[in-house]
Amino acid sequence: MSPSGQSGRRDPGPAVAGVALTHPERVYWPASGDAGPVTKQDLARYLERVAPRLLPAIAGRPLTLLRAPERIGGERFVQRHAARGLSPLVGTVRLRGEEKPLIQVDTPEALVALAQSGVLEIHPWGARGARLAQPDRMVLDLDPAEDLSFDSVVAAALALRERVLALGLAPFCKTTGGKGLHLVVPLAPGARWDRLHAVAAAICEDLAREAPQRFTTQSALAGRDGRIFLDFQRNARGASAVAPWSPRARPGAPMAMPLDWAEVTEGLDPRRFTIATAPARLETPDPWAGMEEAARPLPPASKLR
DNA sequence: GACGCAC
DNA sequence: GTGCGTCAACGCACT
DNA sequence: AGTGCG
Ligand SMILES: [Mn+2]
Ligand SMILES: [Mn+2]
Repeated sequence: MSPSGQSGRRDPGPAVAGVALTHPERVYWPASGDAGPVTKQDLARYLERVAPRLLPAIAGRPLTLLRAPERIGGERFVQRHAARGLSPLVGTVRLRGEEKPLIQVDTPEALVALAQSGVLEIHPWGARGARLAQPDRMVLDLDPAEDLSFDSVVAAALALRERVLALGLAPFCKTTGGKGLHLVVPLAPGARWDRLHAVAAAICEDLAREAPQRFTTQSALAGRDGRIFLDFQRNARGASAVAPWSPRARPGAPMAMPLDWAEVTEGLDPRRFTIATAPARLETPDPWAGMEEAARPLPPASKLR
């Protein structure tokens, strides 16, 4: 018998961070291998817990969301605009050149509201706050062909790291929750999208030119077999890359984990970072804690090959 | 998942 | 009150 | 203009 007596109002489920969840036992990620199932309530609690590290990476940024309200194997779609139906806890931002307001999330409550809406991945833009027209991050995305070892991705990340350092920039590394790695480079205010795109292209094309048997910068799947695709196309207005601490809508509930460069070595296994295991890392220092202070201006074109 | 509308 | 249809993105490379 | 990609 419902406490609401004869009212036909639906029982509001348990709350996380004060936000009610319907169907809290909905299984978003079925059990897979070692990993147990992950329910909507599990996701909400995860997001609330990791908010201190997730929110700094997404606050003030327009977001592209991947939603799969049934489960990871069900219908999925991306959402960039704040349509009717998104919780009022979720923020919005109007941007010149955009017809409709974009999505922003700055609070733990809004994160829980995303879980309620079936948002399984969070992808922020590379610009934020008062300077939405200017990029403040470079992202270099390493996508290995099938059958390449993760050690080969590690080697590629270390090679790219050296080239980024040589330009006077400070790269950070994270797993993506998939088969690759991201280098994330904080940029000082004043960067431009066209310059950023050119610098990212130069870094990746330079490496691909020196070892064409190992790397490619072509997105076409043909020509990628046996190689690592160095994807610099995340560095454009409106493009996004998965947030650190974001879950991925893939079997096993993996997530994107920030790494210390000391961890980016042979034997690194990104599959060990999941919604279930990641919160333990909150007890250790944040390897990305120095990112804001590490922001540097893009190098002049004369420093590129 | 949320909403508007037909029934 | 219930059921059903509808909606929920886009930039870039390549051809 | 249409397709593939992320
Ligand atoms: Mn990737
Ligand atoms: Mn549905």
